[in-house]
Amino acid sequence: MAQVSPTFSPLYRQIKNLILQGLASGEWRPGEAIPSEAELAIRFNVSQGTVRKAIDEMAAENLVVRKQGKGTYVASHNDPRAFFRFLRVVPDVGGVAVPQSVPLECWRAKAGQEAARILDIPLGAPINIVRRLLKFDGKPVVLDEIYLSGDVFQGLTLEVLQGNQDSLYTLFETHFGVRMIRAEERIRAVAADRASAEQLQVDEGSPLLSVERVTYTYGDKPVEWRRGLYSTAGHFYLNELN
Amino acid sequence: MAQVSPTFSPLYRQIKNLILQGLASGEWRPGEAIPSEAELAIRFNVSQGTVRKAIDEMAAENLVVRKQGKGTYVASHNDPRAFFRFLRVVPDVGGVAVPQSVPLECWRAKAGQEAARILDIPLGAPINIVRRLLKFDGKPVVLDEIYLSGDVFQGLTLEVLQGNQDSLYTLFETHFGVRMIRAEERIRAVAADRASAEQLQVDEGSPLLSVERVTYTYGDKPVEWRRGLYSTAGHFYLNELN
DNA sequence: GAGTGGTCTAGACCACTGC
DNA sequence: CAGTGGTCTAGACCACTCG
Repeated sequence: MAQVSPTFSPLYRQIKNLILQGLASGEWRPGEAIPSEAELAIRFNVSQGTVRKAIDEMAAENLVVRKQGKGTYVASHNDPRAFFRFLRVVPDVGGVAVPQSVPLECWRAKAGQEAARILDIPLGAPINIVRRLLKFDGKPVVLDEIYLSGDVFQGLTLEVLQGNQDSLYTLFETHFGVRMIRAEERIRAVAADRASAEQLQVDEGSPLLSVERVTYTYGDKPVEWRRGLYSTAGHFYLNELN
Repeated sequence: MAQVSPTFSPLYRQIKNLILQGLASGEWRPGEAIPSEAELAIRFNVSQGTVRKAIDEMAAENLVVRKQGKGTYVASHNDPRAFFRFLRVVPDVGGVAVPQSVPLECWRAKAGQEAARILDIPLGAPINIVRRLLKFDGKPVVLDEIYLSGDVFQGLTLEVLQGNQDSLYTLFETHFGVRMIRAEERIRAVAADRASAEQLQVDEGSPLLSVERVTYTYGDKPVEWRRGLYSTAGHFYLNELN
């Protein structure tokens, strides 16, 4: 009999999903350790090897970080290795520079058609809009306009942003409990309009990168849509292809 | 059974390196199957699980493709899934379009300072230069200028390129035995010069993506340096961040 | 030393392919 | 059916961290 198995999922993947639920529900928070492999094996009544394979996959997806001799930790943007996980900007010369975020504006608005579609929220639902400048070595390089699901980011103000010394995603994680997992970027070349040119200190009409990013949290839920204008006079966008 | 190694790397990584040597030396060619896990375990005198972990890593790096019930195969660009593995261009509307490569020029030259540095060859060493247009749905989208290590790509001519119906990397693999493993792209925004604008059918001075790609073969040896000018009027560059 | 993740082994069984 | 990769288990030992 040619039997079609409709939903075959190996045990380790079921375990993985169980652990994922724990992450999504906040049972274990970013930066905290999850139970040891041995403990999870007992809890789920499987062998340690099976738990291990489940965690292997999650580590490969940057959901979790293993530390030998210590334990397995929920990945966090509040971690030197992940501070600028989604930022691909590199200076033409010199080593890795640490960018400085300068918040410009922050207000509350209602989702237009495009924002509603991309963030998967109702038309007219509340959103937060942030405009900020990213400086490298004192020079403006990226001008971001950021759209955030309003229900998730209640209480976000310019003062909060200005008081924040970490990366935006670190702030989102610590203040709003939203962890960004993955993102998609759509890159185009555009000409600088007058206002953007001024902010980025380039000539009006000069070519810029337009980087549209949609960022997802657990469950592939989109929570952020941002458009960045990148000045590539002294920097470039680096992408590794495997 | 397996004896402690002279190096500090775990056994499965040594096994991986041994298999990698087989790939680099051409013992197993792209598209061919490598020996079964059981056979490799016997050959290297380790357990099948150790071989398995070695191959796991290689599969994750796209060096090898597993096919259940059949075997493990050397990854190849001559494979529908890998035809456009390094191409990130997507049309604004419509599904995935298949690009058409139009070779424009192909000549032999001597490596200048920049080409020599990037391709890690002596100054003045022979190189091949290719210029070609990539069309989507009949419309020109990408204008490429490609620099190739001359010693590796001897015999590359415009006629060869024009007779090729596959992707460039497929051609490189089948005709020159060079398999591209990974690449780095540096993206900037630039203004179209007169000649490029004409080829891409855009206005002179309009913003384009400049995508510089260095492509590496086994042993992290750079063998290709190309600069593409992308028209993002009806297409964009898509990047997934994890 | 106790506890953690990391490696390695051996064996059983399952799922898929092709003859 | 034999042969392949895929899953799962159980146990041993190693490497690292911390008290």
